[in-house]
Amino acid sequence: MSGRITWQCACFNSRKAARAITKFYDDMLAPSGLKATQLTMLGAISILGTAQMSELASLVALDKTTLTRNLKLLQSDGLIAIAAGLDRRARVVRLTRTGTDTLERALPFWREAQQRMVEHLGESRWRRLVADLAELNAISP
Amino acid sequence: MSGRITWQCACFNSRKAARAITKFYDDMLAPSGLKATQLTMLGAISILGTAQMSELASLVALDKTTLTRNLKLLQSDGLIAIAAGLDRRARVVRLTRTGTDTLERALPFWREAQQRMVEHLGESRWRRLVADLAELNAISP
DNA sequence: TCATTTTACTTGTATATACATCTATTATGG
DNA sequence: CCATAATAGATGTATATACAAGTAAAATGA
Repeated sequence: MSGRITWQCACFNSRKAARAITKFYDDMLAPSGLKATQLTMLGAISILGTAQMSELASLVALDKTTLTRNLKLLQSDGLIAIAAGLDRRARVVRLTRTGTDTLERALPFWREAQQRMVEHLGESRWRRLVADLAELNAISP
Repeated sequence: MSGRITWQCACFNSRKAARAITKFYDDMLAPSGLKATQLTMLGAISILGTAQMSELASLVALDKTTLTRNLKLLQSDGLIAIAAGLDRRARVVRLTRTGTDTLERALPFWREAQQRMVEHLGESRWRRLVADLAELNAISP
């Protein structure tokens, strides 16, 4: 009976898939020196140009405290800069030159990974999957 | 351009979905005192009855070192017991009485969460999603 | 049988993640 | 204007996760 938990559980399956997919992207991105999570964050910051931390947290759907820690590491690596905003409570995040360059150099590896991922599933299944995952993000008790 | 990274990246999307789904299950399971990850592990151990750690790692697709740490916590909570196997290298894991009872008491909450999840997507989309996620587990560079 | 390899796990280290709580600052109602 | 509430982050703590390297025991081959 408890087999249902393991095999059909959405939580287990989604986490397991995320682990496998992350590993795949990490491997593919290795030559760039970035991990998939770092690339995601740099990409998000790049979209916003300069972002307040709360905006960024909302964009990537991470808890603000998680963001604080993750950004600190990117800052240590010299990939982003964190400055004070007009509002003295806020912090404004942006890519450094190094961050921009690193992101650019990593992009081809990401494209390759992404393409392989889509090919692996097929275009239509892929699009469906992304839509379904997006839909699940909306669930709450 | 880098927007594609964030919005279409399989890694970002799968991780984001896993976070949201995990939170949903954690909330639904809260009355049971178990987190979703704990329930998954107890469920997996329950399937195997008594399991060598390497078997368990393979079943849940976790790195063995991750398993070592996760199991240690369950052991501290008195939910599982870890004993020596015939082979003196191996460790054999099983549910304790407390673990079995806790798992049983948590099951209804899991069922409720799972049912809501399936209803949220619809039966057929749900089945497709699980199949697609399973397929992605097979990808490798 | 003994050196070598393989297997099974553990430890060191590092990142990812989030909840509860804290601090500092801005906004707001009276 | 001031007390209070709301906002923006940071910190303490804890789990999840995995790679590199270590230890111990079993298997294997000459």
